[in-house]
This record gives sequence, structure tokens and C-alpha cells, in this order.
Amino acid sequence: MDAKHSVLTAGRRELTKAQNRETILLAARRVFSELGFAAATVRDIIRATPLASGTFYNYFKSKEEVYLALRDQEALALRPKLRQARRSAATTQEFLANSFRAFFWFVAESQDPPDRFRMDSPEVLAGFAELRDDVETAQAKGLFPAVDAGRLSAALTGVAFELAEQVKAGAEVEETTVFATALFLGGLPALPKKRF
Amino acid sequence: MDAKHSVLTAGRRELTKAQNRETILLAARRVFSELGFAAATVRDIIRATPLASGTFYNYFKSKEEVYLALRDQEALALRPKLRQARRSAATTQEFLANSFRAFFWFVAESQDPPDRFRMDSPEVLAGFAELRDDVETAQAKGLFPAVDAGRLSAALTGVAFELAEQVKAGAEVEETTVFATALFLGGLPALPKKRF
Amino acid sequence: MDAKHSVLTAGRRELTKAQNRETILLAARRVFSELGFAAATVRDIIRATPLASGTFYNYFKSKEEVYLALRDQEALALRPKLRQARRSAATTQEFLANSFRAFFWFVAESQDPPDRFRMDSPEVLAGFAELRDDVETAQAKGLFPAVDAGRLSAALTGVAFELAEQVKAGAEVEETTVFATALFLGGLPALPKKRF
Amino acid sequence: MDAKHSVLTAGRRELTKAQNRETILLAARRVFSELGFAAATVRDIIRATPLASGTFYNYFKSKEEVYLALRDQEALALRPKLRQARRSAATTQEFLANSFRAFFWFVAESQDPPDRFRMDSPEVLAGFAELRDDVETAQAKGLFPAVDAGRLSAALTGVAFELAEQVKAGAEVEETTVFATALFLGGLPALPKKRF
DNA sequence: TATGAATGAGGCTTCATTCAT
DNA sequence: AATGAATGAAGCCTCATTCAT
Repeated sequence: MDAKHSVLTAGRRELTKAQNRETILLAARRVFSELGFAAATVRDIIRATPLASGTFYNYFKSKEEVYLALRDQEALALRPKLRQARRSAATTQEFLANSFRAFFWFVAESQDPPDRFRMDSPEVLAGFAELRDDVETAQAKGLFPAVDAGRLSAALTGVAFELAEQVKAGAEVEETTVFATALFLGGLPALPKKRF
Repeated sequence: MDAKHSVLTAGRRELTKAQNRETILLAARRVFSELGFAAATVRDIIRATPLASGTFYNYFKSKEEVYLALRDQEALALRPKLRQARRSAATTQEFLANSFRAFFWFVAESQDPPDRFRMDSPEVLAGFAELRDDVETAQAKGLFPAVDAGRLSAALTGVAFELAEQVKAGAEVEETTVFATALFLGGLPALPKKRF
Repeated sequence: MDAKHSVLTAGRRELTKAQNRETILLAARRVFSELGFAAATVRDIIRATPLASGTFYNYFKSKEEVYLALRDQEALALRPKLRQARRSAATTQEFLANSFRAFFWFVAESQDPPDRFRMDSPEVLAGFAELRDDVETAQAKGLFPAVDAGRLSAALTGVAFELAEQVKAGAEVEETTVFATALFLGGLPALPKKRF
Repeated sequence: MDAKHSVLTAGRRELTKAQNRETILLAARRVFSELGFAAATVRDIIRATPLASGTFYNYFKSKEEVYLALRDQEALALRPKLRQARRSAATTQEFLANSFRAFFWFVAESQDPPDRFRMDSPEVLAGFAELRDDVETAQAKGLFPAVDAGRLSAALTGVAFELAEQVKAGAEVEETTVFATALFLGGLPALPKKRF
């Protein structure tokens, strides 16, 4: 409460305001990747930064707030690409291939280490909220049969997610895309139609 | 050494010793389900137990060790079922349907809350380690085409994983099984063959 | 969260459970006296103790809880004496002298340093809650005129409180008691009667 | 140096400088009233101000310094009134009644919440330092008997202090003044004479 | 072995204060 | 002067773990 501060406080003041926010987000992304969101602590994030502990709180109230900011960032990066990939699709094959490709590219470019426990990472979660919508739109356009959209979205998500692990581990984006696309292209006609 | 510690209590002692381990594992399973592995603390586990904190350390060195013990337990419960389901399959359709059904039933019977963030629990992870092996065995038996076994396993895992969320949320096990099975039954022939 | 504890943890474990509570209360009393309740921190209390920080929380949830425990302690020490002093009084002079004397003795025996800011200390507050009751009872017995009991209690409290500061600073208990008693003995008949 | 910083704004600047000090003091008074001196933080004071945190330190080195400045301000407001009330008194009754009345009015007009724990506020403390002096002067003038001036001052202070709580709680200033005055008017002759 | 109090590292957050702009 | 972001000490509390009984 009554700190008689050290006389030697100099240094560590080079980064600008806007940069610091980015610094923290970058560090948080790395830390979440390494430890997982739940295990990561605010201190971990701060330590991954040249900043002082208090500085964190000038930008974010909590770990959760960083998480949301990260999701927003992802939203700006990944989700529009995915939407675009899906909405611009004229054929079923385009819908699938474009989506998978966009996702795998994104994952391949992220420098996150491949870690099974990252289900809760912003990267993974971001953008899947809109998938179901797009699937339904595609059904209306006739690109998909009248199957349960929720189940189909879940299956697409699951396949994308698990194959993304392989992409992270070094698998080819294009080959992986082809594989996933083929699975659904072949599987779709066989799926049970939704009952009314 | 008073009368209470008579010969008659010896047998009970043995029982208690074995039971305490079980008590802790049971509590840990519940706690991991409720809070997730990362958020759960040893204290939480102890609190979910009638035992004293020190007693925990007579059985386990850490939370991680409990986790591993739980996985071992699961191995005894879920994984054999899955192996059995897959190994006894005479047809591709049996392989798929039996596997998905066993998994979805298992998930449906777990009382875990339907929480995306709890996927790091032993229940979910257990049993997928052996999938790839079984896929390769099935390929040898001619049940699956000569596609990349790693990718196929990942796709199976992903679909099982995501649809399990719907099962947790109340979806019918059988319907979900039919959906997943149909997807792969239809998709398998379309998959690119593994290059040599 | 995952402390690899120092190997050299020995020592500091001599006090028994019951003693530790007392140790903390004693330290708290001292700290509250020196810094005042509001300024005192849990750390201050712990530091005034040979105990570890966590130990505090084995006994009390917060500074407030220590405060209440201290008040309870006081209640057991001072208040019964004051009640007894007032209730056993057969004359007005006895009521006043016994009360003041009991309070001043109590204060004199406390080793608290004389500090104006201790209004909020448990010592001061304890026991005054019952004063008004006793004043009214005394009025019913005819020991006090029918003046406003609230005001009279407040005046008694104020005088006791301020003169207690002098006692803390070294003034004679008996002389101070005589002074305070005389003031009220002389002043009581002059007080305005309560209007009905 | 653009147009906004024209000659016309110079005067305003001077005014601002003087006003800022006042702004801070005003905010501090409010904050101390609401939170108490000990609990209040410099941040609280700054937040109660349109100024920046750094600006605070152009005017005061610490919370304590604000406190002292506030006491000085009070000295200019309350203490002269009290001194005047006491020095102009021709009779004992005037001395007492004028003092109590001035104090109770002051308290009644303060908007402090009626909180026992705020007695360390500048308002309450200010002005009592000089009481003893005035009591001795009054003794020299024959308005008070030759009793211990320190004890008498303490008793006056205590009564004023406690009855002020009732005034804060809504009691009539005049009635309270009459009560306190009567107590001392009646009690004074009964007090033990100071021994030489 | 079981117990549970003690320990202190370390997590979270706020605060007073500095200092570049 | 005024600003407000940065700083890091220090407050609060929980946790894993130890150890005397």
C-alpha cells in the first residue's frame, strides 16, 4: 500500500500503448497453446512478456477477457475466410474443399505446437459457430441433402478438427483437404434423410 | 494398542485400504467431470471424500497420478468393449456401427455435464489409442480400403467425438450411430487410396 | 500451484492448535492497536506472529473475523464486569463509580499504546451496547432521573472513553474515576427531564 | 502553440491551477467521508476528480498530505468559530452552550454518513486541539473552578463527540446542546479541585 | 496408516508513484 | 503544468505437500 519504490525504476518502457496490447495477446496465445486455457495463469502470460504484472490489468481485467479478445482476433482472421469459402461455393465439392482447405491453411500457418488438449483454444472454437448456418443455407441451395444439419455440422467439425492435428504435425494441407472432402462427398448420399 | 485394535479389525483394515483407493478415484472422476481436469485441485478431490488430505498422498503422488489411474480404470471398462466391438466385426458396417454404438452408449451413461471444455477427461480420451491398430487390422482383413490409416482413424475419432457432444446433449444413441456409420460407409469407397 | 517445496521445511511447528488461535488473536490485538483496524492488514497480523501466512486462514477467514473473535473475547472479559458493576449498584454513586472504575481498570491493564485512532478497536466498542439498557433499568429503580437515556448513555460513554485515554497515558484509575463520577453526580439533577 | 493557446486562455490557466487544488480537496473530503480515511486510497480521490492521476502529485505528496491540508481548511472553518464561541463567553453557561452549539451545528451540516468508524476524519478532529488552552483561560477568568483542565477538556470532548453521533443521526442541535450544557453546568461544582 | 494443522510458494489484483509525452 | 500508461511492491488468498501425532 505504501511502497517506497526502488530508485532504479528506469527501462522497460519502449513499447507503445497499442503495441503492448498486441504483446500481451501474442504472449497469451502462446501460453494458451502451451498450457491450455484452463491451466494457464495470468502470471504465465505476464511472464511471457517483457511487461510488468500491473500492466496486464491496464489492458485486460482477467484471463477470460484476453481469451475473448483472442477470439475476436480470430474471428477477424479465420471466420470471414471460412464464411467466404462456404458461401461462394457453387458445388458441394467446392463447399467442402474450400472450407477444409481454408481451415487447414489457417492451422498450418499458426505456430501453435500440436497438442491434443487445445480443444478450448480460441483457434479451434472460433468460426464453428457459423458453420451450421452455412450448412443450412447450402441445403436450401441444394448442395447438401436434407440430412440433420446439426449432425452434419458436428461431423464436419470433428473431421476438420482431428485432421487439423495431423496438419499441425506436418501433414500436407492439400492431401488432407482431398481426404476430408472425399469422405463427405462419398458419405453424404448415404446419410439418413431427416424425418419430418 | 488397546482393545479396539483387536484381531477382529484386521480384515476390515485390509478392506479399508483397498476401498480408500477406490473412494479417491471415484471422487476424482466426479470432480474432473464437474470442474475439468485442469481446474480441479487435489483439495477438491479430498473434499469430495471423507478422508483426510494426508491420506491422499498415501495412494497417489499427485493429481496427474490419479488421472493416470483413472485412465487405467477406463482401459478396463471402455477400451476392451471397443476393441471387442471392432475385432469381432465381420463386416465394415459392423466395425463402424459397433464401435460408434459402444462409444456413444458409454458417453450417454456417463453422467458428465455436456461441457465442451471437459474433453480432456479420461473417459473421452481412453480407448482411442488403439483405434489405429484396429483400423490397420481391419484393412488387412479387407474391411477397409487401403487408405491412410492415420487419417481414417482421425476422421473416425473426430466424428465420434463431436457427435458424442450431441449424445451428451440428449441425442439418441442409435440414431447417432446410424448417422456416423452411414457417413463412413458411404465415404470409404470415395477416399483416395494410399500411395506407395 | 505446483510448488516443488523446499526440502528444508523443518522448524516452526512447536505451538499447538489451541495456542495458535490465541497467538493470532494476540497479534491482531496488538496490530489493531498500533495501526487501527482499517489500516491493519492480514499480513501485518501474520507478520506479528511466528506463523506462516496460510496458517492464518486455518483459523480465520478474514480480518473481520479476527475482529469479531476479539470482540467475543472482550465480551467475555469486560462486559460481564461492567454489567455486574452496574447491576449490583444500590446507589447512583455506586452505579457510576463502579462502572467507570471497572472500565478504567480494564483499560489500564490492557497494554495497548494510547492512540486516538482506536475508536474502532474492540476494546472500546465492547460492552457499550448494554449500557443503555442498564441505564434504563437504573432509571426504573430510581437511581437516575427521567432524562433521555440515549443521551445520558452517550455522555457516559464519551466521558469514559476520553478519560480512558488519560488512563492509558498514565493517569490514576481512582482519581479519574472520582472525577468522572463527580461530574455526573453533580450534573444529573441539572439535566432536562425527558418530555412525554 | 496553436490558436487554442492564445493569450485569452492565460487567465483561465491561473484559475485552473488554483481550482485543481480545491477540486482535489473537495473530492478527498467526500471520499474520506464515504470510505473513512484509512480505507480511502489516492486512486479513490483521483477517481472522484476529472483530473489525471499524475496531477494529484503536483499538489500533494500523499494521502496524508491531503489530510493535513483538509485539517488546515477545517482550521479555517470550524476552529475559529469554536475559539470565538469560547473566548467571547462571559459566563460559564455561555462558554459551554456556545461551544457545543457551534460543534453540533457544524456536524449537522456536514453530510457525513453517520458512521462510528469515520471519527478519524478531519472534520471531527479539527478544533479540539485548542480546547484545553481555552479551558485554562476560562479558569483564569473564573468561569471554571480550579479542576484538572486536562480531565475537564477530555470530558467535554467526549460528551461532544458522542452526542455528535446522535446529532448526525438526526437529533436536534438545540436540545442536544441544552443537555450537554446542563450536564457540565451541574457537574462542574461537584468536581474535585485540583491539588497543588 | 490415517489424520489434519502448518507451511510457504505462487496465483490474482490493486495500489502509490514515476515519467515520457 | 497535465496526462495517463507503466511499474512492481505488496495485499489477499488458495494450493500442494509435509509431518507430528
